[in-house]
Amino acid sequence: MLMTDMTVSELGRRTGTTADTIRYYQRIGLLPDVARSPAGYRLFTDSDVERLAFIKRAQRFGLQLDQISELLGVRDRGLCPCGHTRELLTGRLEELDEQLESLSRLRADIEHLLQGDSPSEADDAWPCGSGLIEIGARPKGGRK
Amino acid sequence: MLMTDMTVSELGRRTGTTADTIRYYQRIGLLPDVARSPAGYRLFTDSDVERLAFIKRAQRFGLQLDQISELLGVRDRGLCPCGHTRELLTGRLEELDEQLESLSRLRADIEHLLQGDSPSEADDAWPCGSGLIEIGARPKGGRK
DNA sequence: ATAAGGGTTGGAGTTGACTCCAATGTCAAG
DNA sequence: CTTGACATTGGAGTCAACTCCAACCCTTAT
Repeated sequence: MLMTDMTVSELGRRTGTTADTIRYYQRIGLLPDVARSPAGYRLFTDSDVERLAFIKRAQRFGLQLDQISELLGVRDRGLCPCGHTRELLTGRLEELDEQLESLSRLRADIEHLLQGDSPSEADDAWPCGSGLIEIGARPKGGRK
Repeated sequence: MLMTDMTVSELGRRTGTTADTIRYYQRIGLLPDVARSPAGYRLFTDSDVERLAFIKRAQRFGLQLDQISELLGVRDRGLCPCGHTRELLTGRLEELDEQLESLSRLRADIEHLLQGDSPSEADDAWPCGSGLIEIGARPKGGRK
């Protein structure tokens, strides 16, 4: 086993992914089956780091895993961005421009919210209500 | 009922949402309960259009519904972007910048893919394999 | 040699965000 | 006054993308 090889959780650490997610990606074919150590441990290489980084970028780009899978197929074969795949990508690029547009509007909304009436550095001085505002814990009841 | 009032599907049409989704948003408290016609039909107003547009923008911004709910609470009360909420927003803004960065890298990847070896206007001239590349239909087997 | 902390599997469960349904009521047009 | 396209409800189902689990195996430090 080469020095550059790494286990599943090491790959996770380097890419900000969990071991479970990586194994999941292998199950659905997004990541290839890789070499194994004598004990059966997966041995990933730098190319897997690269591939996973590509996947994460593509996800942020707004593509779904099956679309990314398709893209990787094209990438792997180093050719054939044919009709359908072209449309997927150029279409996504266009959508993205719209999104950037609408995003800058939200950014304005948010700047407005952030400034509002709040005194500059009195973060904790505000009455935040009860534990009402609890990110992560779903309100379930919802606020009306 | 004022001229500006509209039914659930009209609101949907104006915002690119389905009636079901709008009712769902009401269930979870993202949209307020609104006035009803004598027959019990929901009567939405322009302010609901605005609110729903805000929600969609926030979604594109990458926020989840419960975070948006929180944001709307702040917006409704017109104040208190206190510690926690501030962090949510500024944090998201920072992440966004990273995303834009990583996005431009993917854009480069994609430009590369799009150009590749393909002759300029021979879109349909490429051997796309079988029906292998089928967006929308999950491969299930995955390509390995 | 044993305990802590990794790894393996197949399969089941969870989460977020819808999406659909049946049964029923309402409204405008012909 | 019926037909068709809307509306109402509560609850169940779907989908993508994880996330967790039990029951096991491997490695390293004490």
